[in-house]
Amino acid sequence: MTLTLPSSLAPFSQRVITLLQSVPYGRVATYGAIAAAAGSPRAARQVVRLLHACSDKYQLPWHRIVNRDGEIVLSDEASRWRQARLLEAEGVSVDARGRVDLPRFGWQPPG
DNA sequence: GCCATGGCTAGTA
DNA sequence: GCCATGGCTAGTA
Repeated sequence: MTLTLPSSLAPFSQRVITLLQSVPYGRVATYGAIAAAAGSPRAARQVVRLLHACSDKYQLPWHRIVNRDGEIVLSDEASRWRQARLLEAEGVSVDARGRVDLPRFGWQPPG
């Protein structure tokens, strides 16, 4: 399901989006790991921005991205609840504090 | 100026 | 709880 990304998108953003699309079903990745694999270890916030802005357009598995502690960190409660439900529907258990067990479900991007 | 981070320290218990 | 971080975009000149 190789989707050609528009060249109007900056190279870093293209790499981030491609990496996000490769996070497997039933696994999670962290903002920082995606940023690092895209070549900019401190650009985790840029991953955040892209997820926020482009999830719909590029069908990104936004729910599979958590922070470095495995926590769901969305700002509003309804979205946090939705993310937890989407993860559990894939077999990823989320505890009462909205945390995923990274050693068990974490996925490391290549590179 | 945005943004759903991350790494640090201070301040409690 | 603070604040430096970073790639990008919107909006002004």
